[in-house]
Amino acid sequence: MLLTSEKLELELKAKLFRGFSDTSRLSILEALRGKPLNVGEIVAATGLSQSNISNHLGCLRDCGLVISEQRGRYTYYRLADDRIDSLLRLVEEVLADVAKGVYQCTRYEFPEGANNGE
Amino acid sequence: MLLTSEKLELELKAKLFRGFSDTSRLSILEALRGKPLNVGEIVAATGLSQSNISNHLGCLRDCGLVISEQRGRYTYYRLADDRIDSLLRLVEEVLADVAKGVYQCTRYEFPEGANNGE
DNA sequence: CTATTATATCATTGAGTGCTGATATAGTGA
DNA sequence: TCACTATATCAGCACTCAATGATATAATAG
Repeated sequence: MLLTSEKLELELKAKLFRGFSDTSRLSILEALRGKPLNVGEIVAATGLSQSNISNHLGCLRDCGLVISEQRGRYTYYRLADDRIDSLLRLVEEVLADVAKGVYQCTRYEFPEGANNGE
Repeated sequence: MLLTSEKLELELKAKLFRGFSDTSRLSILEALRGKPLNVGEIVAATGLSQSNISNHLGCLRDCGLVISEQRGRYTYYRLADDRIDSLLRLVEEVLADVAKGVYQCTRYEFPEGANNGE
């Protein structure tokens, strides 16, 4: 039904979206929308554990969504592309309209109290 | 670290992205970019099984990404919002630049032969 | 060199979730 | 009504993957 090249692009697209589809990664990306941060600053901004952050950053970097830069013993991360910010903004717009539906979607519930660093 | 309302919006955003983060759902959405289709047509277009399609359609509908409309014994589905098309297009653009990185990201591999209706 | 701080890696565990096959529901025509 | 087609639902399995805690690496300070 799908040619191989189309199937490949589909997988790439899904993979890219998957980078955004987790609250931890999303909060990392949100934190980086302002300015580049090092890992410690991201930990402080999100309240997630260091190893968790580091794992997600590894994925985000591999997937090309963020870029890392060593400065002394700190590693600074920033969004890899301005359009990532556009993408997040566009989703916020769409969300404003479909929020009710998304909120009522009980198919894939978020676990109670997960990702809760407060 | 995050206020409750911010945390909620984060979860909604992640949930919305998750709608796009699966090759099956993505190929359904791609199929619907052209024109509204009924379930049988979507099955033909994607090569996925009927029950699989139906499950994903249920999720996409609950999440507000598609809208369903009964016509006789057929159920037609269409994209819920023009910006969903914009979103997909924007991702294609970003993908063109970061594709290499995404392709090389081996952290979350797609299973061999999965979603392979050909 | 040694201690300390910053970040990365890895194994494990447990929850999430995509797929299938069987079955149920519902609309249509004879 | 009965047969047929279109779609939805559900249980179960297999696989994915996020989180943790322990450990490793690396940079700097003293």
